[in-house]
Amino acid sequence: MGPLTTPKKGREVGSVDPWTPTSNLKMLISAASPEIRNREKELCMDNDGREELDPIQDLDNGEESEKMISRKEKSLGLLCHKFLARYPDYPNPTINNDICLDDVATELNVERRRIYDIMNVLESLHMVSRAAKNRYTWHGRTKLAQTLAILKQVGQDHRYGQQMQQIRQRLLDKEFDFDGEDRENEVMIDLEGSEMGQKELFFVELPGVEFKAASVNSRKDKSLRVMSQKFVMLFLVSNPRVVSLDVAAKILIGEDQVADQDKNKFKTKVRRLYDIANVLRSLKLIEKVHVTEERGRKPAFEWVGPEEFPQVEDSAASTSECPSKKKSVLESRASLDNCAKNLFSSPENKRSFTRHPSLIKLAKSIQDDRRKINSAPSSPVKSVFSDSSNSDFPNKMAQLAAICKIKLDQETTTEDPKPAAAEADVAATMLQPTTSTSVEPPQPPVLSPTQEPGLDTNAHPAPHTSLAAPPTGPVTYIPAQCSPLIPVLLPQQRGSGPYAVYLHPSSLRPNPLARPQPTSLAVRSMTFEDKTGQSPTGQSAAKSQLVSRASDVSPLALKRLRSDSASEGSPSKARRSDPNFKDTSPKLCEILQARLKARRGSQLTHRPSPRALHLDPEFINTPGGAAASQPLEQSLEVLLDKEDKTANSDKEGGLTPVRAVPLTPGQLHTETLVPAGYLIPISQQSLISYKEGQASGGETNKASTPTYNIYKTPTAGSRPVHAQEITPTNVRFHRPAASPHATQQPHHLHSPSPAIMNFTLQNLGLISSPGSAFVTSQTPERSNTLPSPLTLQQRGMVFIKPVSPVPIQQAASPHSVALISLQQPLMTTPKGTGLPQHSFFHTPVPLSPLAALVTTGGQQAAKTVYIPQRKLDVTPEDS
DNA sequence: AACTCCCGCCATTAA
DNA sequence: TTAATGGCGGGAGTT
Repeated sequence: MGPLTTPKKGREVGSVDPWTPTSNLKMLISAASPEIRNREKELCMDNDGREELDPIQDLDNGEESEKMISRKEKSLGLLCHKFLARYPDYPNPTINNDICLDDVATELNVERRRIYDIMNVLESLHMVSRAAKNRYTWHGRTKLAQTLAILKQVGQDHRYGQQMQQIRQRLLDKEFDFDGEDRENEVMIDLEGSEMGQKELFFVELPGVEFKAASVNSRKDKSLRVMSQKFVMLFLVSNPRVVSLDVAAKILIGEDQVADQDKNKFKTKVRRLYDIANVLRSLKLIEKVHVTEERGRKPAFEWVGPEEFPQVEDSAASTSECPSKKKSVLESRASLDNCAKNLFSSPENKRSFTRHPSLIKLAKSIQDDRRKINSAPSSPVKSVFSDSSNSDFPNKMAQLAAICKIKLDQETTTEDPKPAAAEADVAATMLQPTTSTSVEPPQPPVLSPTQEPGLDTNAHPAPHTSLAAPPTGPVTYIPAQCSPLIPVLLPQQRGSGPYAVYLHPSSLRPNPLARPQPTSLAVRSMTFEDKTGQSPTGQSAAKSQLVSRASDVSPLALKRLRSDSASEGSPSKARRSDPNFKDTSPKLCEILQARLKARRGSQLTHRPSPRALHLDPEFINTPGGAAASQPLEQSLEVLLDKEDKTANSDKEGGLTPVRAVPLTPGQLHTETLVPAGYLIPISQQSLISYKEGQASGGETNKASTPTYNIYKTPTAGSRPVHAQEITPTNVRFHRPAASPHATQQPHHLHSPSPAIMNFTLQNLGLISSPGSAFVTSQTPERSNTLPSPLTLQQRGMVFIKPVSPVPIQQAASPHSVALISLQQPLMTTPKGTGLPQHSFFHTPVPLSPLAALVTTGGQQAAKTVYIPQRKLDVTPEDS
């Protein structure tokens, strides 16, 4: 023993009795339970060897065991594995899933400290939530898809993709340059970081989860938790889903301080990353790989978890958890409070909690309010913006409320619970009726409640979670759960339900961006870009619009819109502008526009970029196509500019095109192909948003990046929204447009020439449904065009042709197109083939990474594809 | 020698 | 003040 084990161990063995017979016994017992066993089996995976079960063997082995016991036996990954084995991936919400830290620590024979490490990471994924002291609640993978969707969104908003590329580039440069890395870094960072990314984020919460947390836990930062989320974001944002440790560490450090971190800091960060990576690995979300660059191989991890998550909004799972709206209301309130707390607390007051009891009351009152809202058209919404500038927000909020209400009224049925929940959803729903023109009936019969729960069965675990709620009815979804918050916090809608992002006060200061935000209190809500379209059916689209419109528009644009369309239906739509943009955008926009105009003609083709889509919704409102045209054009210009920027940046980056991406056959099949699953309302799917496909190009987000809204305190500022705004007329428009708009995506098919038309259409479409892959696919055209995506997919490999950066738009498009098509089929296939028009379709939920790429590529052509690193060879690591 | 990352001291924070 | 949490980095085990 002595030699191999550390002294400590020796001690332990002697005194502590880590592996006493008893402990083993416990292990065995736990292992014995069938349930557990299953879990284990499922996870057995890579870590060959022995798992908990083996302890026995260890005993038997005797001395050997010690050796075995030693390091590896105690790895966090293995420990996590054991831990996970004890709980089902999809726990029955109705029963209590409490986890007692003491028990766990005892049963797993580990020090508490280690449990904390695991819990923190799991908590960051919302797989558990702290219920009370020494007590956590197990959620399993119920909320995972939703969480990932949100994290992805947040990551995009923070331009992590860009940051990563920069860093990679920098590293490359270093290789060559002896010196200069530093200066470059700083510069790069400053530029980008200052713009958007720098806002430090706090812990990202989910609607259903935060409240509980609130009761007990105040500190939402906590490095490990936040770090874990950021780490995951990196994966979700990067194009090849591979993140090297050093890059990750730098980004994570960088956010806090640009200054070069000492090596120590770096080392510490890396240590933590290993810790996190180990649990993520045991969750099978990532795998260790090596990235080979010219130099040699670097440790890295590859994302092997779900690629796409649909909507999110409802993560169906927790029905029971958020049974009634009431709860939702509470949550929303709570979330706000929490936000405030966080913001405040960090600096000095931590006492915020004091009012805990009062909160409850508030919640109730809120609930009442909510009802009122439902009943009354113009009920106040409680949202306040810190930024006075964004008067729009209130409007938007009001709209949402209105929408919700309408929706409720219309669909009294099921959805109610969700109420506010997903604005998008609601909106969508509402729209649907209006849109009725659209093909599908609002609700397909489809889902049976049973199915939902069952979802998992078929597919892989992760994805299904996210099933969307059916438009009509199935109560099942109650999941509304999550959504409730949305209205309050953010507008975003999109796919993922609402989520709150907490910013660090401290971080704010440094940022220029911060300025807009008055106080540390500010909470930003992120909006998703809607690019994804809504469901093919118009319905979802509509909703998306409503909600999404949130996407920011440059102030100018907004103004225009308003003036133009004030009368029009959705003045409110013009959402808020991004604070971020605020500073810069106006100027930039003008300049860009000027430029764009010059080129405009040629570029129009190009237009179909996702960003454009995003913007569209905002402008779109105008029912009258003609009227809309102007604004649209402008918006287009802006978009174009942005795109250009992004494109340029990409080019500059020295990215290399990605060659091929292997898909996992299994995933594809299951996800995409499998019908079995769950039906999901189209609208939700839209949520999925891939918009991002962006990863590579993602950085571009800047343009696309939706706005962040800042809310100060929750106040009621509501603006009544008129049903009119939502009126059918608009919807109709959209509808027709929708299909075309689908174009946003890759369609080359659509005639490029009528760029304007497209644009308009898109806008409209966006309204109805921002381009979502799904939508696109739905269109017959697409299907036709698509070669045989399936085939390719089936193979599991997709090759992406390197596209020259330059020709991005046109030249690239062809290539990209093919790819894109692939995706589409995947996504929509079911629909197109079998279920066209239905509001529901199977969700492929997780899109394959490829899909993401493709998407991006399609729309934006080249940019997506590029990868920063020169050589990127990922090799699975065997260890 | 580089990569991993366990261990547990000790600062924070909650009760 | 005590207990619960969790940052952090030394340094051991692996490769």
